[in-house]
Amino acid sequence: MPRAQVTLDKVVSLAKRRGFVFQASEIYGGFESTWDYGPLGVELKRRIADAWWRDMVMAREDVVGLDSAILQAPKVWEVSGHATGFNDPLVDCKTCKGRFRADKLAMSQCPRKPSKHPGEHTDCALTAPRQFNMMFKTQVGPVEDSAAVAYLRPETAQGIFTNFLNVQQTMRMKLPFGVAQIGKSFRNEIVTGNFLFRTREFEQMEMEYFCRPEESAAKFDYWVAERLRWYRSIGLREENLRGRPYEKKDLAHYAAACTDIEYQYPWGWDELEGIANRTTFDLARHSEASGKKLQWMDPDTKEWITPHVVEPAAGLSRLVLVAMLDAYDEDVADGEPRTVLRFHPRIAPITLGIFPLVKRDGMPDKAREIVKRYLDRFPVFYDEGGAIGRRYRRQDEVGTPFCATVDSETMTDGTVTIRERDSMKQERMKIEAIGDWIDGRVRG
RNA sequence: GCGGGUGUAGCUCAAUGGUAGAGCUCCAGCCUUCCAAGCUGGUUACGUGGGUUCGAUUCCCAUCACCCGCUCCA
Repeated sequence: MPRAQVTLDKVVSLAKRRGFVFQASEIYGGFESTWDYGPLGVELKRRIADAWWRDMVMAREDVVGLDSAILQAPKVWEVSGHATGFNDPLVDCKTCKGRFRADKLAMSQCPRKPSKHPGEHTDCALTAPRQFNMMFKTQVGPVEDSAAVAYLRPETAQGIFTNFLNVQQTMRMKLPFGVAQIGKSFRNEIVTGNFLFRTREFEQMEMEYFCRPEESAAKFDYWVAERLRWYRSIGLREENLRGRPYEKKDLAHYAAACTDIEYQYPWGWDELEGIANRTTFDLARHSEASGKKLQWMDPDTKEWITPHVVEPAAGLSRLVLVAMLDAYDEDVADGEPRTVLRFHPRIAPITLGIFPLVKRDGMPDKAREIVKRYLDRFPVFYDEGGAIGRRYRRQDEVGTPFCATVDSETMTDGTVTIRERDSMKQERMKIEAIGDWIDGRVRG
């Protein structure tokens, strides 16, 4: 049977209904582009982030972690280019619907009069020039003056560059090595939308991989392949993923190469992660501006090297959306339609549902014993409400891969049935065998 | 920022110038020994603020939010 058509509406509705994502400030009518993660959503997000951290940091000797401040010295953003790079005042026209740079108005074409000479905006009703800067501005300390201005970080990466020497020296890192970070970033986007896809407050998982200039091209290729492999390892469907290399002309000024990992969203292919070879751009700029030598000395040649940086930068909030979209399915089971989230067991918010078949003969107590036994090992959920079939379907809808049911046999021989979400097949096993069996399925 | 659309219960929808119904869900109880069965009872809504009106969920205005398109995207 082909997979059901997934629409954003269906996923938004399910996310709300089952406690994954709520609109923020909902009781006050909401607040644009802000979302709160509910009990199952936060669990999903944490498990995705944990999977990334485990594979990116814990399972590698060449990558270490960092958690830098959201507020940084304003100088950081001047040097990175974020404060000045996109700070042009713009004017809008209410008549011709155009938007122009205020300083280039004399050279810009009015859309209503394309044949006329540039710069003629005689019929235009122009607004006052407005600053468009992507960074959220705030102030440090109680006194409002320009010296106290600070910005919320628009990316986590700069905190890694400014700590290059701290991390390299304290951990005695040798090239090539990476520094990984998960955290919130803030961009004052002109246009937000598509649920969690583009929001002003969002969470990133970024890693800066420092390497010798001559090996950066190979490392870049490696990370593109590795990141695609990782997305498949958390269960995303092959056919919904692709790498899209940038054309040379589309590259940002600091990048030698860039490939987006794209996902096939309901609205089409769009970005999930960007992998860029930033070369020496960031370290060189910060070196120059700070006067600190952000370099590494090759112990063999005694030469100072400014490393190149390969950056796989993923959107965690975006990946929560992708995980739900990719897992969403509807099918017909035993004549009844069901909605099912086919999460990989590694990221499912609940790993094991535990039910007594009926509410008597000691089955609820026995089921509670199983809950206690596995509570610390993986997320479990106890349910005794309604018929057993209904409880299975409830867990299908939130993506729980396995359910254990206590029946009369359990009371005599200590076995339960384990029901698998996707196949709906059951097998019997000893209560004490559940943990290892599930661990095997989570890894496999 | 511009244009269009939408806003009623947890979800999906309906009706109405005289303060709102349904299905599903949810909660309690009965029943129930493996896939949303049934029965009984119950909770929950007109996004917000103004205006018109004797009376507004309904008409008007504003605002907020979401969706689609445009615009923007170091």
